Amino acid sequence: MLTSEYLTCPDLFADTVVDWQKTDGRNALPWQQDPSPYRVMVSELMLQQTQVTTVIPYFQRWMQKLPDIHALAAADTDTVMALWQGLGYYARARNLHKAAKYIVFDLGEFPFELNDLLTIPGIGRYTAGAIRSFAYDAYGPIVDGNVRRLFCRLFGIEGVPTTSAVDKKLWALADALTPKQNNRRFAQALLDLGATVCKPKQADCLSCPLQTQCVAFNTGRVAELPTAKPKKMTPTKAGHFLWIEQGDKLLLQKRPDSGIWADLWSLPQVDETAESLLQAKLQGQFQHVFSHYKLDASVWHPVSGVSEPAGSSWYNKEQVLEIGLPAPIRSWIEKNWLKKS
DNA sequence: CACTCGTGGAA
DNA sequence: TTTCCAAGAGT
Repeated sequence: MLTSEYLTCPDLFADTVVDWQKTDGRNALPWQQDPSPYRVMVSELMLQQTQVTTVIPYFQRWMQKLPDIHALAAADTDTVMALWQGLGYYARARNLHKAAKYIVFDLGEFPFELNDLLTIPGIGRYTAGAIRSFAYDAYGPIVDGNVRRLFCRLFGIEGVPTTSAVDKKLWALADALTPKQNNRRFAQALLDLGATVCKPKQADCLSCPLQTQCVAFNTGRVAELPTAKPKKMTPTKAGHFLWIEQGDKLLLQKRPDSGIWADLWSLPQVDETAESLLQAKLQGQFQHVFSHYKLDASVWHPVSGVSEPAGSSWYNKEQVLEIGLPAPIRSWIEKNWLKKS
């Protein structure tokens, strides 16, 4: 790694990005108002691998329904999953629910120390540092996608950033560059720089406050850093779902507490060798793309008289709106049921 | 360490 | 249309 003025004088780095953030950063995001530990935790869990514009309406709805950690700790699973429905990565919702119960019933108060925050379900090194910074305005190093990109370019770090060797370097830099004061604005500055200036493509180097010190900019390698990781082929899987209507109700099944769409309600899914498919009629098909595979889904009308799958319940058109459904299943139900008179 | 875990915005 | 990838964590 090239030596940088910022490494010998970390305060210079902090002062530079903090000053930039005051005038050019984002300062009106919903979770920046009343940044209590609870609000910061909820926002950070929602923001994991999810864009700000996607999270905002979910965060608003969540806070209206579950305004404090005691409300969340007392809520039931279906309420939590319904509020999360459509956001994806549903383990985050389960972990957030567990976290609230753990903090309220076991700890008694929201932790302050990094090591204590790390014992909370769903909170890893990044999120622990983010809660320290945003909720307590205390020392809390963060390395997320934004910081990885920013540091790889600024210090000319080679190698795929998610490998352990590079990851270790990035955290060492974050530990060293994070100041002892102004942590809330400092952390926001790193995220804002990565999101609005040091972008993955079309980096806006001309308006970057770190430009003169940036190794990638000074060597013309902004487009090459960080090193892209080799992409792998994603497999396609087939899924078979049952459409079973009775009167004004539709049969839905609670999915298991692990695996894809865990704890959500869905059309009952069966193996392609299932007896219920033997004389079933195909209602239609759709495709859905996940991060790691593609799903070719078929929806079947089984012959009448098939036994109800375990863990299934009947829902009418109003009840279906209030439970957590996978996005493509909800979409299918809307098109084929709700919008049909 | 490699894999699992969603969805949608943006180029 | 395809591709990337986003305030990552758990196993």
